[in-house]
Amino acid sequence: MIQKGKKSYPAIMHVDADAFFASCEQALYPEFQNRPVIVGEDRGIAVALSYEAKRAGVTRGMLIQDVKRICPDGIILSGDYETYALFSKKIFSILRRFSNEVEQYSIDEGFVNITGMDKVLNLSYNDIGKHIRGTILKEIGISVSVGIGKTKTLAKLASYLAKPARVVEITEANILESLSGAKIGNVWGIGSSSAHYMNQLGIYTADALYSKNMSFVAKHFTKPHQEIWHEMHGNMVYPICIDEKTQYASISQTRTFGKTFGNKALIYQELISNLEGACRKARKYGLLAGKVTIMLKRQDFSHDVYELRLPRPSSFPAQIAPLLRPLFDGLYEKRAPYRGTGIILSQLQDEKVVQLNLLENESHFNKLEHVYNAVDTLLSRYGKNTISIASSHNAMKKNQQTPQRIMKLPLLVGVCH
DNA sequence: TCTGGGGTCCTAGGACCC
DNA sequence: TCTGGGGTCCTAGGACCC
Repeated sequence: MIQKGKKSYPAIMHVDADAFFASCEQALYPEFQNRPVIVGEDRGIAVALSYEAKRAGVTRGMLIQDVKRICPDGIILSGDYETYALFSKKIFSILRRFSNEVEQYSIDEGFVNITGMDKVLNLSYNDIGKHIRGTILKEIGISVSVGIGKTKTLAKLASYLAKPARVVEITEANILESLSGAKIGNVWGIGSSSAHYMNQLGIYTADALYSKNMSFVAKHFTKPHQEIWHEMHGNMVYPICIDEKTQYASISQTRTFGKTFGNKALIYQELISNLEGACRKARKYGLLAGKVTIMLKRQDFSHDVYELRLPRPSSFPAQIAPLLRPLFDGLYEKRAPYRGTGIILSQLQDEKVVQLNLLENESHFNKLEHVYNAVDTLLSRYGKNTISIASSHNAMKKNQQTPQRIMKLPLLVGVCH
């Protein structure tokens, strides 16, 4: 049926939780409210901060030891990510009450297409934002910031301007004024490198980019920044993606030592320890890697990488490690010392699909599978540090409170060497 | 924001082929 | 063996995000 009266403008809403992890802790433990809460003890750095902690001078990424010095009365917590995921679920179930078109962009951010809801609810978009913000705050105790605009880019910029705890709508009428409040590097998709480039073109704030004409944009920018310019002008380039992400494209585990050193054997053990962690996650999701990348982080914060295509997809460290060794040797000699290592598994495939193609060597595969099923059971029962293949069982364990027995599996050692 | 960890996507350029 | 031109595939690495 055709509605009479004014037409609805397209409207995208971006909902962004304020200091999400810290807010979850404060919602869960009322005694933490109005106090500086810092999440990240498990990682050694401040991952999330309550506004009280920010006010005390703590910044994101700050080392926990510095946090303790700067903010002695801060409540420092390890991340409880399962609980945060539950809060996240609740936020998104509230959003889905208002619209079918909800994109879960990250654990604490979502886009909602609210086009036409102004007519249905007889409320302005701004009031709808306030209503949703109030609903989330009332039902689960989490404060969110809400941005509204014609595209995802504008909505995201609006929620940035709305932080903390407000609702901002960018309209045709206020767009220049709104965009002048954001530095160019705060635009979604423009990082420090592009911000630097744009500064050299005389573009310092978001409204300056908006004001450039299309021929300027075509001349100086490549596709991603041209798309941002179009989005700023209200032309939707990035659609709302309501499909749930089901599979990983890559799984990685990286770790920094804390200080640099050049002990080759220890660094190799660290690398293999990362391999075990990444493989374990892959097995948990029923995935096999077609490609493995090893990464050595150097002192100057650059890194050396080397990719290896596996002869057959695998998620078993005992199968992969022997192939990695010569690559590591070749890579290592070049530019030690290093400050960390990493493993990236990619070209991930469903293990059920792959197994059908592995009939030639089924018995070996099955043997390894049985072994690692047992490994995974032990790991989930007794904790991460209880078992490892021989090459990594001396690797440094971070935050290891109590000495743990390392169980060596003779079979794995045998396969590996 | 001088640097922790886990991700995704894009692109320039080399290898290879016709 | 050299020379054009053009297409595709792949890799290394950059850039960006939370």
